[in-house]
Amino acid sequence: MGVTMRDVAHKAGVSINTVSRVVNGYGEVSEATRQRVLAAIEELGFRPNVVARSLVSGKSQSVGLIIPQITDPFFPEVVLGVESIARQHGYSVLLCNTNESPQQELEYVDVLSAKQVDGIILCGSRLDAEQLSSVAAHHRVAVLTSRRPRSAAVISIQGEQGLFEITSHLIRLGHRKIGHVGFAFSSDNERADGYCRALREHGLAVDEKHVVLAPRADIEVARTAAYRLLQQAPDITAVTCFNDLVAIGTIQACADMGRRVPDDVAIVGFDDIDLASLVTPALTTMHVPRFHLGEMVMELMLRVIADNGTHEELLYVEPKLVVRDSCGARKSTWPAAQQGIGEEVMTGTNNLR
Amino acid sequence: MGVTMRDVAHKAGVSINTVSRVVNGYGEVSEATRQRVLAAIEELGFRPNVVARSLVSGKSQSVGLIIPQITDPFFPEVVLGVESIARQHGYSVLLCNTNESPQQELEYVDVLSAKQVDGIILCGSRLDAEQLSSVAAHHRVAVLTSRRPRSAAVISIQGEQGLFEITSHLIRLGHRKIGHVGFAFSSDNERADGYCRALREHGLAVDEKHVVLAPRADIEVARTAAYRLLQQAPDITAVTCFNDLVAIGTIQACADMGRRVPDDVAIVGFDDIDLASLVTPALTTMHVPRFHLGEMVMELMLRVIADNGTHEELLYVEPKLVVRDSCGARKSTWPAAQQGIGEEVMTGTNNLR
DNA sequence: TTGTACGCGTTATCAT
DNA sequence: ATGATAACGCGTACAA
Repeated sequence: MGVTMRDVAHKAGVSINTVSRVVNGYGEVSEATRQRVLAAIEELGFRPNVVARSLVSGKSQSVGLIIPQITDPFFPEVVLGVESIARQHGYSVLLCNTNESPQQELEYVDVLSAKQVDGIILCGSRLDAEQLSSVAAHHRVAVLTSRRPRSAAVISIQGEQGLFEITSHLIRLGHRKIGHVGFAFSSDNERADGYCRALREHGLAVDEKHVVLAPRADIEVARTAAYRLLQQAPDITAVTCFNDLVAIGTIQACADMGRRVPDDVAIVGFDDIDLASLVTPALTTMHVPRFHLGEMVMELMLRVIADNGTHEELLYVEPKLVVRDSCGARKSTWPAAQQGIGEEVMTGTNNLR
Repeated sequence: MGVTMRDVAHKAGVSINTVSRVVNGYGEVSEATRQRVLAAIEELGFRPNVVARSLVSGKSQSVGLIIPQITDPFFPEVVLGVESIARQHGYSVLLCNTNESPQQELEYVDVLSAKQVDGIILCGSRLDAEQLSSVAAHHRVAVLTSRRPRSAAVISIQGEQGLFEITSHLIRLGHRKIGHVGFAFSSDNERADGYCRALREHGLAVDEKHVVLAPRADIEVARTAAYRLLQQAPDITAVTCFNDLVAIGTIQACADMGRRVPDDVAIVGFDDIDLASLVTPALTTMHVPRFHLGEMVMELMLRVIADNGTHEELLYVEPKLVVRDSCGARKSTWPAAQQGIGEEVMTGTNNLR
């Protein structure tokens, strides 16, 4: 610990400056001294002190990545995508879990800012519009969200459009009484809006008894919320959900009430997390390219950094319908024996039977 | 961006030194100037530059966290535990995915070291014994592993003991032909060893046809490996697995061959990831307290840092058997209607039917 | 081609 | 109680 350029310079019999030149590969250095310096570096095991370098350059070659919860299966692949691009460009990633708390999120913004990160990536921010604007105004920010875009550099997952599409799919399948288990983290709820629009555009009324909002988007909480929904509106034959975890909770609630999925109730999710194809019945859902989203938002971050924070860009990502078993569109089940390894019987199915 | 102590000092009409005193709350400062300085700080929105502070102190208040793959469901909760303790102590976490590559892992150690992290946490390191020793010798390190401990500060998950226990469980259930789908990432494979010991101690022979090793511990690869196992040893009535993902792949392989689980083949996993209780049939597995492990290893890291790297400590964590459906120990299935919300029918079951 | 000197923002040791 | 001043390790004009 603690071999500095001074030590190297001393060893190689040159000035610190020359060492710096060799390390950073600029300016003119004679091949002879160059080799001597490299030898000294090797021998002493010198590594440039990035902290000192950052102090001079004002750049830390690191970005903050703020997410609500790494244990939510949506995020690990996003994180991986971010980190993958970051590494390719010599950036490190400071991971920050807000545990869904806006307060915590703001604190992390402060901490990251003090740590002189070159930018902050906000994924699934729980801040309200005003807070988000304020953060975006004071920091270099790239945002990944499924809410209405507020900031200047945003990748927007089309949640409204997605729920419109999947709800329409249920309507096409003949469902008329369709419920929605949403996620209430703020005033705007794009996904629920998409659900409502689909109903209206197909001439169906929006019954407020058909909608419940879960305070958290996890399985347990959703299970309780869905149970309530099914009790207050027993005539429902299909349920759309905020995401796949909520859908799984809803499947469990159906089991709790003795209602079969999809025979009695069709259920659809959102996100297409790995779990979606592993549970029984396999979830019909909207696929979101999570790893790619991570790559995209880090690439966006790089552009924001390059433009010194003045970057404006808005990208839309459209989720894609994946039909599996939970919506009842597949009427036939097939014997397990037909499912040979590598044999793609039907789209993206990995369910266990 | 860029309000420094100089600016604050100027504004408050004091020296930089005094500002520093106020910020860090040491030394004697009169209440009057103290208030003036605080006012200036507030007004200018000053935040101490952590980088500059690090350069002086030699401490960066951040740790590196190296894991094979954040998308492996084992790790998110570990990461959360680490970050939780880290935050409580004012540390940030630099997340590094090695994608299972030892080469990548070593590169990250270098990068982190250059970034002047105060310590490096290695979780599920893929380095061999020699490499790991070398890293531990040159850096402040805390290790979380299920392999044989090599370094001075280690939390060891008792993988050998765990597989001994779960294999014994299968033997008690009457199984005599038991297979193992392992994970071949290095020469030592504690879990497979535990499997073998259980067989031997119960007077059963270890048949090498009954063991296959998957090059990766994910569902797809395990599915292929398990398929091979079931082909080369069709008389097997039970399979132990490296972890839950491998177990799920094995369940899929059984489905591919038309063999029912657990009726024809009993399958057990390891780790008790969330998925384990969600798939059908719900997995019997060894529970590992992942979040707590994350907390433990970060706390260990703090001790290593406090002891200036000379810390020696070895903690063992024993996994705990969780019996669900995949091993066939539960003979009765029960109607879904009996499963009321919050009604704990049997240990930790969340399966969907 | 190579070396000197200054600054990055902060902490810490001295004086005053 | 407060203020100079010297590090911390490196990058970079500028000088030699």
